[in-house]
Amino acid sequence: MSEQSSEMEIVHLLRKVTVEFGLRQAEFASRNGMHPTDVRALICLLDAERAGTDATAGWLGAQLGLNSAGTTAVIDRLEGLGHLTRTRDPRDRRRVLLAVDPRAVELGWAFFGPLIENTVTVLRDFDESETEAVRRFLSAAHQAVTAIA
Amino acid sequence: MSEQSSEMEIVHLLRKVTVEFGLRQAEFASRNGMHPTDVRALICLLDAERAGTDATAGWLGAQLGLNSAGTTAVIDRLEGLGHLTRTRDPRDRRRVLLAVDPRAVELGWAFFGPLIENTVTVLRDFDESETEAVRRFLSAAHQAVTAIA
DNA sequence: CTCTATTATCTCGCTGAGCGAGATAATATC
DNA sequence: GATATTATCTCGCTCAGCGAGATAATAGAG
Repeated sequence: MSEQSSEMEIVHLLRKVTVEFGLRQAEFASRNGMHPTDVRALICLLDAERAGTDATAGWLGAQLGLNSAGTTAVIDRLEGLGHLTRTRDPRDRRRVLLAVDPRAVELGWAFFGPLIENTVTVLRDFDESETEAVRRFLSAAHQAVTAIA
Repeated sequence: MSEQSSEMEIVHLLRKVTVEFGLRQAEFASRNGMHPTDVRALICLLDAERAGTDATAGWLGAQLGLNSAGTTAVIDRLEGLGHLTRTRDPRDRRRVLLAVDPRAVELGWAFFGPLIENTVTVLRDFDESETEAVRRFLSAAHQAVTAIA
């Protein structure tokens, strides 16, 4: 029963990280008067910003797996807290572009910063082939996890 | 702006995996008439079983970050779907022990099996030092993510 | 061995996240 | 210019999860 392949052990480890990370997200959310979905929304928006893609309401809803009504509600909440700004897209005035307020980013760093820095510090002690192995593994995992959709 | 350290790239990759995994969980949940929390509950219970620890209602609630009322509701739902069995602990009859039904495990494998097998397959091509690097990284990440609690 | 304190779970009533259906407004097509 | 399509929002509803408190079993003090 406790006979586990080394590979499965790693898969379980990865899953534990994802589960635990979800709990921290929820904690961060409730501490700042938000809900887990709101935090995930902010993460998606920051990813979009980093990637240079326009973040519209509909796009966000698709990312979060919400319908349009739910998406509007998330955006209303985040806008109400001042974490977000709505702007009508001048090129296509049906669309609403979303921009994260810098304060929201700071809030996130205050909570997740230590976690991120810890992780980065660990990686500094890895040699090139080791970081490369981690990157390869995570890329594969990411691909595997998106492939079922 | 697109100047990113190699370490941060890996952190973002890990985060993307966790976010994406959360979406798959939600998808699996709704496909089987459940909610994300129910799926997370099953995962926790299977972990407990694997570790050989008793899974009580209160323990589960703590794992999920729910209060007792919410915990009872989750258990009621899962029991109603036949994914779970309640048993009064004979040693301490205040406690309720939870056991996952084998059918629920099969259901999970049908959905997540391909994902897991893909990931395991990737790892088979890694040599010992590489798997060791992945394990070390994930352990560190797990520790970092639990440390903020 | 009873009385009280503690622990584990459950019940009740309520708030609000997210859904379905449909309204509104801007753009695209013919 | 009439119609179809796309993007977002509004309304009413369901149900997950919360707070407060009930219930039942165990532990401890006298």
